Amino acid sequence: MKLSSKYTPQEYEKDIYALWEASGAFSPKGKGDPFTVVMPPPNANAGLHIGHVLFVGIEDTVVRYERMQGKRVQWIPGADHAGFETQVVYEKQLAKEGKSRFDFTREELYDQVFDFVAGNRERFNDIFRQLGASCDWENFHFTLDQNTIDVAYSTFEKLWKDGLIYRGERLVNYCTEHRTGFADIEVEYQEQNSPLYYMQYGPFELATTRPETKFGDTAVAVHPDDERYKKYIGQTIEVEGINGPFEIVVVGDEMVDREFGTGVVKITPAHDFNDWEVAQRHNLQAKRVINHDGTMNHEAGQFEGMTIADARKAVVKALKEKGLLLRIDEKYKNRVGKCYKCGTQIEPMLLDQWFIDMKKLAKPAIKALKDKKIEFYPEAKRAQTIEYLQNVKDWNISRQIAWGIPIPAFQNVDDPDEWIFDTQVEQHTIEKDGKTYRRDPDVFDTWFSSGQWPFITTGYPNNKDTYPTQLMETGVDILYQWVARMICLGLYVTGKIPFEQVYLHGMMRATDGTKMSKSKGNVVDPMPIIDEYGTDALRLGVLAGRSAGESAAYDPSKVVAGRNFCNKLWNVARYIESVIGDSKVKPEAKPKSVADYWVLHELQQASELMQKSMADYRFSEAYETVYHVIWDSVADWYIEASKQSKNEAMMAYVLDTILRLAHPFAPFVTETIWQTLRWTGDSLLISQKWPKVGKSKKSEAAVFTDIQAIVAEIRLIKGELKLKKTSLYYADSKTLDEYGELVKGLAGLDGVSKVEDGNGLHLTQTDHKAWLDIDRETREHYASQLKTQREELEKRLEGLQKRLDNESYVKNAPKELVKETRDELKETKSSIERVEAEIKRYA
RNA sequence: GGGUGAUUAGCUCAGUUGGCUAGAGCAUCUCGUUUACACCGAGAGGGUCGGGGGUUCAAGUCCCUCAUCACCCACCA
Repeated sequence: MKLSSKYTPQEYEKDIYALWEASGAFSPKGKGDPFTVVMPPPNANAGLHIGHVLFVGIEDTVVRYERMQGKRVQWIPGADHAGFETQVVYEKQLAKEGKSRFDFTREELYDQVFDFVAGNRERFNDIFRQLGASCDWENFHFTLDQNTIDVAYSTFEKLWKDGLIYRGERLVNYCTEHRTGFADIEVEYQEQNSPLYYMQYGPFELATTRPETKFGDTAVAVHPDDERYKKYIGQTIEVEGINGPFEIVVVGDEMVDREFGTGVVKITPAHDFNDWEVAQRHNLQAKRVINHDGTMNHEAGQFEGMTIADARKAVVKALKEKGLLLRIDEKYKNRVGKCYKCGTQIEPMLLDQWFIDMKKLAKPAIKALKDKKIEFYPEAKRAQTIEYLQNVKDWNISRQIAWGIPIPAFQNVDDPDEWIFDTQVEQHTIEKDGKTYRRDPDVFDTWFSSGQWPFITTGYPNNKDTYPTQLMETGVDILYQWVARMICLGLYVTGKIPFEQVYLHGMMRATDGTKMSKSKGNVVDPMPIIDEYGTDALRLGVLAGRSAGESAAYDPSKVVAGRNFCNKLWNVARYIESVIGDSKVKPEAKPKSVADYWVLHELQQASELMQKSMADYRFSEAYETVYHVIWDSVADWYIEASKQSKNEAMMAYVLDTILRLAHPFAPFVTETIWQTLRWTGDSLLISQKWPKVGKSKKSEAAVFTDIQAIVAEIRLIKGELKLKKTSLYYADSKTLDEYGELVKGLAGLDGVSKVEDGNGLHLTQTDHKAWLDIDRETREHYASQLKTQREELEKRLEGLQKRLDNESYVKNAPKELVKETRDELKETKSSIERVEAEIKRYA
């Protein structure tokens, strides 16, 4: 097959992927140890972004590498219904049609979103194919599959029976725009200007940022040791309000900061987390004044029906008129919770919700983490996870949305305190023992089901081979939301850790190093890049120079490097194939020339080094190794040397080997080449084994290294002196006797000849008596350069000598190191002598 | 207010348990059409590894401290 001089990924990628998929290469095979990776299920509705390329790139590289190591690999793909996220997207679409989710029942909405998502999901899977993901499509899982729901229900039931789940009225983070509660870690905080209003409150002056909630006040709090107010504690005071006087109790609580404001706080338990806790401690009543839609309720009197913002203005105005407003600190700033989707201020809202008692679930997880049952990449994230779990709060898993798994709980219509577990969620009401129960209309937080993803997707306990999984690869941004919860739930349900290793990748930042965001318009779209450079190039570009847990900018120049690398590989293949031609050569590691021995050694080293790097998930280093062994060792030296004497079987072996080494990183181009090779038959590279390159003969390889040194020096001199034509002469050199032609070719000389003696520019970097035939004038010009060379060498010598003069060094440093230093000293000395001799000749 | 991470060449970043001349890609400069590749070849320049201190025979790497940036966590009304 004739290959064009440039690799054009667009022509091959699609077919190559289809070839893999049709051959069943993605499903687990063989009797090796299992290596199971569960893909973090992408949002079934999301568009492709460069973060997907990063995670697919990492996971696919690992998975392909492990497959080549002979492991029984399964990479389980999936899609996340992403409850709230997806519903928000759908709501936007509804809004365009002038509709709202509140125009439909939850059932209607669920069906609509389901159809909406179904189409997107297929499209998304195709994109993952385009990215080269070698995942087991036959084991695709969706977070709304019946199986997922079944497992989620049985976990819920187990939690219920074990008393680890409870329903209660609690203050919950609530978005009045989306009308649903959130878990504490889903809230984003922003610093903002919040005017601080000082008002007269009975005998007190107090400061508040939320005057509109005063109708919900059920106490006033001061610090128990505050001399100014101590006497009021426990008393009921009379307060003049907007609508006349009312009575309120004064409590003493350490939560109050005496330094802040006036040291007096009004307590509004239904609308503030701190106040709620104070209320618990002092048995105070909670009085709601805000409705779920963000308007004031009847408790607010004449302000009923107003939005929170309007009510605040109106209340301030009314206070002013009554003379109750003392002053306003306009400059005050505080941190305010925001809905991470719409930016609406989060309201602490009193809601009946299901909570998981996380303290109990966290305990074994913390132990497993401390005992290092799970390896972390980067390791520092372990401590962070432990820290989080030690302070974890109970997890609110109720969501007031349609798109999700219905909560399998029913409430007795006659006794609101009686709840029963039942999975007949398609029913609104059920009858049991003569009593009528009504279904909880809420759905689970998406993370409740995805937190069980490892044992759901692997089919545990029916399939014990693939659980615990080996690796969980995901973004650092969801360490708490996902990774921590998977560990807790995994241990709770299965008694086992869900994965042995966690690799957390950092975030892809924009080209300018800032965070990518739609509003900033700096989001990088991978599609045009793939169209231009190919998938391999983008994957390489995104993987290059990246380390675990670190966010780094998207750098287009690295994609260019990736593209160039693919092209280099392509041309290496083209050349070797052209040499082999139609002959029936098979790859054989049978070295003949010193170059053969040398390249074998290089390949052996690279293969080993890559295995070391990959074992620690140091992708950047593994990629660099394969990049340089192919580009520098094979293309620049071996192929050039092979132009002097060709060993076809060996060349085939080299090509065969580098394709294997590069395959996990550049799957498409390597497989494309593999398919053009004569000796590979119908086989697929994806299913080949990692190359085991045997040790090479050191002495033979060393001859080539020596030749490289000669060539390098000649090239340097030629470059410095801008010599176009020159020949090499030598006396007494076995190496040059034998490899003169090779040196001539590699160094671009006109000739290499043996003579008795002669004049010219002597090489100083090798032991060989060799010189370039250069006229006197040019030689003298070079003399000055020799002087700087001598200076450098002398500096070097000084350093080495100093080190060896240091007794502690000789005593304490490893013997090998000291020996190396001695050898180096010797070499440096003889180098100096040679340079010195040259300088003298011109003096 | 706590915590974590970062600070290495012009830019984007690597650098495993401390080991000697600190690397890569891209960019820059010089030269080059020798039977793969200009998405190329041969060479060059460019870094007191954020500042200061310490431990050690030896520090980009370990410890302390300061500075700047980023992220996470926390109940300041």
